[in-house]
Amino acid sequence: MAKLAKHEELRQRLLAEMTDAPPHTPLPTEREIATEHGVSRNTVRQALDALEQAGGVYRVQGAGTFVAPAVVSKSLALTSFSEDMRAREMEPGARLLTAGTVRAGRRIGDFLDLDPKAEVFRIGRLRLADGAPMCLETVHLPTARVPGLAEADLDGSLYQLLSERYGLEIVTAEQVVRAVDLGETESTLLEVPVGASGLHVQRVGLDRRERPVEATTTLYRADRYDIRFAVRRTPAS
Amino acid sequence: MAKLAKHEELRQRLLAEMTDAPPHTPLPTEREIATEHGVSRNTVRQALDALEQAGGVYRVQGAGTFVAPAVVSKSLALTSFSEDMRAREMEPGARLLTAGTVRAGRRIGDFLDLDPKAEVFRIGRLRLADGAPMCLETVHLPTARVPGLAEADLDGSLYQLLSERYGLEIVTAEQVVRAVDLGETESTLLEVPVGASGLHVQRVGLDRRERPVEATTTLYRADRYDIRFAVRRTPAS
DNA sequence: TTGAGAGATTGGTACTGTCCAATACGACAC
DNA sequence: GTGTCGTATTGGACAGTACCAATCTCTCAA
Repeated sequence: MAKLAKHEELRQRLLAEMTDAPPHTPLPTEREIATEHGVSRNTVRQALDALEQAGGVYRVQGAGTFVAPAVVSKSLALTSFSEDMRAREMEPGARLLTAGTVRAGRRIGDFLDLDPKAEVFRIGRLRLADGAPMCLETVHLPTARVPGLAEADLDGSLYQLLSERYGLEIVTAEQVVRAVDLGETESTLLEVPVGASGLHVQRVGLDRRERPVEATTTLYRADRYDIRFAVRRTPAS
Repeated sequence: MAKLAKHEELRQRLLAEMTDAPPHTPLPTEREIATEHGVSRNTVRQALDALEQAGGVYRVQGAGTFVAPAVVSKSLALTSFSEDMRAREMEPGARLLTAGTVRAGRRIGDFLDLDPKAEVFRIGRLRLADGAPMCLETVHLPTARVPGLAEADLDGSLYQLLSERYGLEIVTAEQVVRAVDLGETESTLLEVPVGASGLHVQRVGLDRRERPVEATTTLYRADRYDIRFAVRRTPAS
């Protein structure tokens, strides 16, 4: 269907060839890959850049390019809850708790770049993994941008719904992660003892133009969830 | 001193010009930047790639390149505790708790790719920010790679010491973040009530060749610390 | 006033070619 | 053996060019 760019197709091909190679296995040289796949070396480098960014390979000048060992995690990607759970080999589910229109308020208004008195659509869901509670999720969307959402089916993937029905593509998200003590209501819903700790994630989803589209607060059970990601040294300043 | 690559120098120049521009301000076109700075468009794109990756700008085909609004956070970078605190405008400090050689054990051996019976140097420190406890940090280093570390001054930046004295450059790190309930000893040291929650970060530091160099467990006070980062949609598979 | 369409503008993709810098390796001297 | 020094190899950096695809803008007709 979608015509892929050469560097993207090459990236996928290289990734496929790598999957069952042991760590530190050298890839062919950039020049070899180029002639072998009939593309320019620039294109090869573009594909390798992406793989390196994703943590799939590492490069050493003068030595070569090698498949990276997976120590604990793949690089962090923006995923919906459903995708996230499936990646962890659990079956995602949802139970709708609340859905309706409310005032944005200071906090959410700030996140979504709206007036505190503006209306937002709020959806509260208990998310399940393999049938058991995993987290409490509260999504806030500007009412103006999602007319008629109240009538939609809110049991499935919200990201998919936003994309297909409203053309809202969330490309980037900014997240703040904290540890919190769970309150009474939260503990009950999550089926953990009162006073247990939880992982609190505040996320603002942004579209291609970095405009805020969605603000979500998620409260994960500490005993069932962790966040894994890789970080890199970045040049000073 | 260090001769910088053109794309890196350009990146810094563009970043400097952007700092006090309001969000969504358009940058000059790539072709303009190229002629203006006397470099090829390739080089400009390389510089912009880095800025985009860091969350400083966003690009829209057909429209232009714009400075990105800082919603909550800059992109996550690999930083030492000292750098991290200074970025948060707090004064970092440390109190040495324990330092010595121990057996690696299953867990640490696994992280550092060592035999469980191999020796590692372990450093336990209470880290302070503006004089008050911020986190408990336990660093594990393969003894074989850091001879004579016991005699070194462990009050300052460990990363700096590793780099300058042993040539160990930590370029990448993989992290796992969890929420935990603090135990008695931990609460006392961190000066918070027993049973309070904490943010638990397990990190494995890797060198340029993705070889594990350091394994660190950090336990942050939940009331003083959060983790902020940006995530992007990545192409499927 | 509004909508549709043509054309210019801007970032995205791709190729060719050239030189540099770090690394690896083998020859050689000791 | 052991270290040293050239040389080939490999990734990194740039320049220049050409064309494509998304977007914006301006014109013109209804």
